[in-house]
Amino acid sequence: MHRASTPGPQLEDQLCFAVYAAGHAFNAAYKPLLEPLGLTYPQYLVLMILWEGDGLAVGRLGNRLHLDSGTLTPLLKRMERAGLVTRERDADDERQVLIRLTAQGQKLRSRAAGLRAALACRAGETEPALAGLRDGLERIATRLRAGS
Amino acid sequence: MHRASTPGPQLEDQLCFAVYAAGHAFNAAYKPLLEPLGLTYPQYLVLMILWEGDGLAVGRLGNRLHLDSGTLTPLLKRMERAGLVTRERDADDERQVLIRLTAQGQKLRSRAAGLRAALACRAGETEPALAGLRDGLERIATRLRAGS
DNA sequence: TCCAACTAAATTGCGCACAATTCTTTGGTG
DNA sequence: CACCAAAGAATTGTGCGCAATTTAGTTGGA
Repeated sequence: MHRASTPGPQLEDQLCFAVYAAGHAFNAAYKPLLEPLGLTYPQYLVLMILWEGDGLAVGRLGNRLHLDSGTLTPLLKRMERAGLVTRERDADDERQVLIRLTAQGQKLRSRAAGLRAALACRAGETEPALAGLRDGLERIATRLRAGS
Repeated sequence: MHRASTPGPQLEDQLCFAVYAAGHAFNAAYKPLLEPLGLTYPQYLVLMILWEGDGLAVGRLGNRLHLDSGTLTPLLKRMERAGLVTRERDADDERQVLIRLTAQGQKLRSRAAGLRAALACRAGETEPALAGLRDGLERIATRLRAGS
């Protein structure tokens, strides 16, 4: 095998790769917990927003999640087919489509209640450390988005 | 709109969402920088490994990136079609496929040299802060992977 | 009133990402 | 040697994620 001039592992030193890999790790960790609920992780995120208060337009959901309609429309259609949400045009502004929870979507809330704690436990770290990581990532993400 | 019992934003408090959103933000920030090179971010990660020393099997790349052959095989075929790498069966073990850089793949290295610095600048934060975030994420990712 | 900008969602096309399966090769065992 | 379990990559099918375009609805101004 050919050895290049650079010495050690450069890849693992980069924050962007750590974020990339941690994202996959979270996804994989959530998967077996969400599977019994019939949810994917992005679908779970949508529900977390709707549980705070539903009747949101697709665009509002997109603002919260930083996703566009190209991602959300098919995802919400799958959730509609699964009986978790309804999608109806806003009577006051027919351009918008309002997303509402069904009874079944509401019911999932209690079933998903323990998820956050289960993952936090598996992740280890103290609560302040987690908060520090989160704040740092948020600051960086905001700057990255602003710069483009 | 229906207001639920929970008060404020819960979603944005969670580390897993911060990681998820930061991953997208990094991807979006890299995109315009990688586009002139004809690369996607995962392809760039593959090149970073190969630049350290090429002639790796698909599985070795997968171990570094935490990706499986289902993701890497088509990705590497696209890179092969783009003339960046070659894919040949290992003569000593025909089960393995060795990935090597072409001259063109080697040449991209210098063109991508400034990328890391450009992004680090855009992200802000001090060098120790970035290292702290990276280490925290790596620890958590390792624990999440171990727990499953 | 009419029309041109604007907004919101949906659609199309492409590239990850992963589970599950298949195919080939390898290496050990009787 | 014949057999078989294990390893490595490729394939199939599903679901994100985003750029670019399309379609439909709204708004403000000539």
